[in-house]
Amino acid sequence: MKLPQPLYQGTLIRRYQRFLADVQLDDGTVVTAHTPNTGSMMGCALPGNRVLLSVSGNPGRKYPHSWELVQADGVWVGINTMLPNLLAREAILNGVVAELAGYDHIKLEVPYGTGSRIDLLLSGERGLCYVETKNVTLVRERCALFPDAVSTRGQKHLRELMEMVRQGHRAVNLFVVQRGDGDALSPADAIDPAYGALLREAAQAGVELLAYQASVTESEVRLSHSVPVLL
DNA sequence: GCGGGTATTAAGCGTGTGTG
DNA sequence: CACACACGCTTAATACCCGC
Repeated sequence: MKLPQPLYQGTLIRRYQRFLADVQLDDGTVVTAHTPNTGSMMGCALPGNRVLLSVSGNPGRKYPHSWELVQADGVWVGINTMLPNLLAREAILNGVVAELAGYDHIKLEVPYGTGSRIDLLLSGERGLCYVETKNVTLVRERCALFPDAVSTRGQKHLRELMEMVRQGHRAVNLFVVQRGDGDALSPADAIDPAYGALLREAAQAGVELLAYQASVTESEVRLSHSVPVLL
């Protein structure tokens, strides 16, 4: 997916209130930008990091700037949590995700379970395939880690995926690594051991675990290739 | 019965999307 | 076209429990 253009480069001053960040643009002006990521963004929200902001044309927005990318460990990292769903759909349609090829329809944000919504629902002669996407921004020693904070919500999603398997459907947890330097993905047991345990349980129960690495540049983010999930 | 500590629950942030 | 809600985590507030 092409990123909105133009992007404005600057330096992160601070992130706060989980939706907001103050950034000093390279022309010296300081702006408050919307942060489309509710996660902890461990290692990606350090003051002094280089960031790229887009500007929305929506006149109703309080803060027109949106934080899109951050430079961490020498690579660009996509922090927009709305992107993984779209990246996944684009990659599936383009045949990049071999495991999810062969379906006729892709729908986004379909209600299911108890008050939840599945990120992608694939349907066709193969039946139904429930795909939950997870945005991954944390990489250590070339291994992508998820989650980067304790998350009960992620556990809920895993339980619901397991339920879909019980009902006879395919269920997939797709980790979207929005940076180019992760060679594999593992649950971050040091951060949330309960999630890691449940992830292994889900895999045993038949929930398919996929991880795809994105190539992230200043103009485009797209899924490029599969990386192994190490449990 | 009271105080202190822990555990659970709820509010809230700004935007995008869906609904009325 | 206006409104309500989901997103997912942080922080605060409330409820609860235990010991004294």
